[in-house]
Amino acid sequence: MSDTKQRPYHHGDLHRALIDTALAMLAADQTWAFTLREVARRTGVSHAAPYKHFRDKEALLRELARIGFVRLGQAMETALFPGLPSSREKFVAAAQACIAFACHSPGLYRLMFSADADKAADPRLHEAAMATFGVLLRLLQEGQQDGRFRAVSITAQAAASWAQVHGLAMLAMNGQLLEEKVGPDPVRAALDVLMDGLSQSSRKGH
Amino acid sequence: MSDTKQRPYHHGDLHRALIDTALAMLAADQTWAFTLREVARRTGVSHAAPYKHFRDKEALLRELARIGFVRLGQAMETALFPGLPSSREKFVAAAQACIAFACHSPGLYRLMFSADADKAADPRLHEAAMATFGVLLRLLQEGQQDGRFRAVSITAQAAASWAQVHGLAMLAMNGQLLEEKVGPDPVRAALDVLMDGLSQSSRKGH
DNA sequence: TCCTCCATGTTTACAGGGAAAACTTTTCTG
DNA sequence: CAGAAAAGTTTTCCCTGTAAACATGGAGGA
Repeated sequence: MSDTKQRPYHHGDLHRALIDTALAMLAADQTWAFTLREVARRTGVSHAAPYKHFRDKEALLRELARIGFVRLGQAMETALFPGLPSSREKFVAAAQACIAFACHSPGLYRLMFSADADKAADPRLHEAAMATFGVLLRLLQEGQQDGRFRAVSITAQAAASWAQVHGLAMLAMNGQLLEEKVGPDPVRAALDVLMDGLSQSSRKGH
Repeated sequence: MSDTKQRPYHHGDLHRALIDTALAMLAADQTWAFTLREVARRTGVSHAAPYKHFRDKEALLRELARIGFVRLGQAMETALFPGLPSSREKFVAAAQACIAFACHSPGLYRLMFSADADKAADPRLHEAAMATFGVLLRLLQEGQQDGRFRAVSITAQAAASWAQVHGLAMLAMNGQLLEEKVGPDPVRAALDVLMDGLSQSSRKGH
């Protein structure tokens, strides 16, 4: 409502603007209870405008979740970059990146795994989730190939690992891993328990 | 709406009736997106009646969650009853009971761990959740005392265990542990990975 | 016994919200 | 340059959560 050029009738990229607003609100409230009307309001358009870009509110939420999975995947990949020595270290780094992501964006993380982001309702969301999951799978495969992880069903290990990492993320996010209760680095400790289960044999102190 | 006696003005136990209706709807839809008005409708009272028993919708949801925790605790205790031999077997039994509970009542389970059942907002809910969590803690303690589990920080093990069990429950509930993908008994397999991490030494095939 | 109080219901009222429909303004395209 | 499609806006509908005011009937004291 100013500058030299006044806002044109067409927003330019309302699709993206709505997503950004919604992401901001999600980050601020840590909940997706916000109303679509409020998103529109803050974006400076009428309350019906969003419906030109998203079938309904859930469609917007699914898009947010999809972006979340993409970001999470990137965060995990980035954590791997430094070329860590062992499979074990790599795995731990990726897991910690996931948990850090959850702690940094709890609202988004929760949305990603909530029923309101129904993966069956959106192939793109499903695909993004699977791709991120794939990072974990790849690490397990590498671990098995270089002989550091026990050679049992990859998918069983993946289930265990994923469950562990996701569970830890939830606990950490909710502040249920307080230092007094659970030691100095509970995430590391819990991951060590997991890694001991995955590993070929050695039980050295990481 | 008939029988010989017509419903009196006072319902008798509307509090309980509302809970029952809501639990039924939760089980039917696997979501707590139902409206309070619909709950009232199905219970056969006016849409404002519930407010005499619950401050708001969330209060009802918290009560449902509390009941869920009580039931989950009972399910786990029951699973322990047969007097299983080793700590390991007991632990696995309790974990499986938890996962079975989640698969049987996915809506309730999800509600219990959702932000809509804010434990900070209701001491009774918080207490119930902690009591259920305590079952796990007790099993770990027993395991350490009889020397079958490694004697590291109980709370670290608890975090790892809880994360694992909860994570598996979520995956199982969402049907993401399909047999083709993950072997015949993925839960058992994943728990074995965990138990191997917890255990003192032996890596026998359970 | 009867009267009055209070918990428990009901009706009414209101401020939003989600979503559809109909209308308007740009932009794109043949 | 016409006209269709895209992207906004306004209007409208029905629904929800929740508060407030009113009604009812059972329990306890005069």
